[in-house]
Amino acid sequence: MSVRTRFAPSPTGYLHVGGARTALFNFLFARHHGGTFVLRVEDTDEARNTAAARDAIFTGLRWLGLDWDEGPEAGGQHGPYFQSERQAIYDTWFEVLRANGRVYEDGGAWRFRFERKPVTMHDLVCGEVTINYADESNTPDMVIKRSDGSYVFHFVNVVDDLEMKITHVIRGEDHLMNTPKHLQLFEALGATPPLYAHIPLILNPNGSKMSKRDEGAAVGEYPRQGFLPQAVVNFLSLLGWSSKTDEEVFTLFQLVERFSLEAVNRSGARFDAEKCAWLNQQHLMQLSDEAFAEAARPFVESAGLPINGDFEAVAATVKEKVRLLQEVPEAISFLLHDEFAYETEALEKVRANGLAAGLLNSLASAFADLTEWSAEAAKGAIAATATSAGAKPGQLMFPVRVALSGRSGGPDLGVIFSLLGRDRCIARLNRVCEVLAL
RNA sequence: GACCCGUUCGUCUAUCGGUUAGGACUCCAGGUUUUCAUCCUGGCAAGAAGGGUUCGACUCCCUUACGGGUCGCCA
Repeated sequence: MSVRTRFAPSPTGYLHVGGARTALFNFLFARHHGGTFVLRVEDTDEARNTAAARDAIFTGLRWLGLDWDEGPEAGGQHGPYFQSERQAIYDTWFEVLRANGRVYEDGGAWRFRFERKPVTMHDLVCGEVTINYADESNTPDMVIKRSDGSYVFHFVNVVDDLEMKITHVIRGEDHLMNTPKHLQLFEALGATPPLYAHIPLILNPNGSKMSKRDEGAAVGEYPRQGFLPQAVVNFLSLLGWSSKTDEEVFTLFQLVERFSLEAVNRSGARFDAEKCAWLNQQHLMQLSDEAFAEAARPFVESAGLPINGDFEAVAATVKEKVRLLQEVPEAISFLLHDEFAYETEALEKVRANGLAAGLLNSLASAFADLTEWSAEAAKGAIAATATSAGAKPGQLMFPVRVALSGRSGGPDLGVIFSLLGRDRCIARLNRVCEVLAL
């Protein structure tokens, strides 16, 4: 029997990280087993559904690379994949329950009559859990069909999992208490239930449940901040799952190879933005210069900076120096145009180092006297200027960096020399001397 | 409140009865880079508490505490 998993969001809000991780685990499990990943839209709550939310979910999943094999826009043999279009199917199954006396009317709605007995589930993550339905006060018969004729989540969810031949239901732990209800429904419908795996919830840094409003919750925010989808996927995979090795930087493909439900743990995981950013840097570094430049381009453009023919080389100078793509514009602006401000702290450090600061003027002359301009030649000039004044070359590097970029950190100095060219380097040395009133 | 699930460094985690309890993020200190980042080395830092079971418990059992989830004509 081939594995079939599904992600079944309700389009009542944007895609959040909890949902994204649920989708990811379903995707990974299906792919790992050569199975099918189904997307089903649970839009039975007419009042809260929106087209914008639906689109945001599709966009978010695609951005993450979690392409579905069956579902909206992908088609499949088990459609339609919007529950709002499956009324006739639900009616048919509802009749089965009614014929068997498993439902009764209550205030215009229909309730499912639970069997009053203990129900045991064998969860792939949580193990064996038993809920005693003999205790009626704790488990009242549930409404499965509203008085307006529409069906409720529990019923449509079960019918669809059955109809769509879902073999493994991987969902958030907030559904654990729903599972015995669903098991009862499957039994009443005369069907074999799928296997269940309830994964731990994602928590805020303070340990509370992460909800849609919380920082970092909206998947749509990640591309805006300059996260790579593979980094977000990687980070999400590490929340509640581990490869059981010392490695933790993985591509989606590597995750597919390694993923297993046995390695999913049972306790909630807090969201750590620092580690997410670090992983992003790791994935950024694995990009080719060309891919990095393309990924960074929109950020630089929207910052209003001029993009010239050298852009790929310019962008590449900070490939290993930023954690988020949104940091790129600020990091390379001094290479793209001549107006830049000096970091106060950096400037003061230069000023404090009187000896080195004093050499900036003579370095400008040395640059001008070079017969040929190259990174090596420029470094040679720095060394010569420094040693002739009894200083170490290294002492001059920092002041030069500040003079050329205005900042204390940034691209390799040699690369800056090449990219800027002799004239601009000299101009900037002169300018910093004026600023320092030398 | 009832019913469930959980609890290892600040955070993510490894450990499936015997380990100096390992790795990663963060932070700190060195080194490499005549600069920045990368990178390398080292350091700080953990089994919620109390009972059992056992020759031996982070690991199994019980209790307590704490955290989370669920109790809708939401999903």
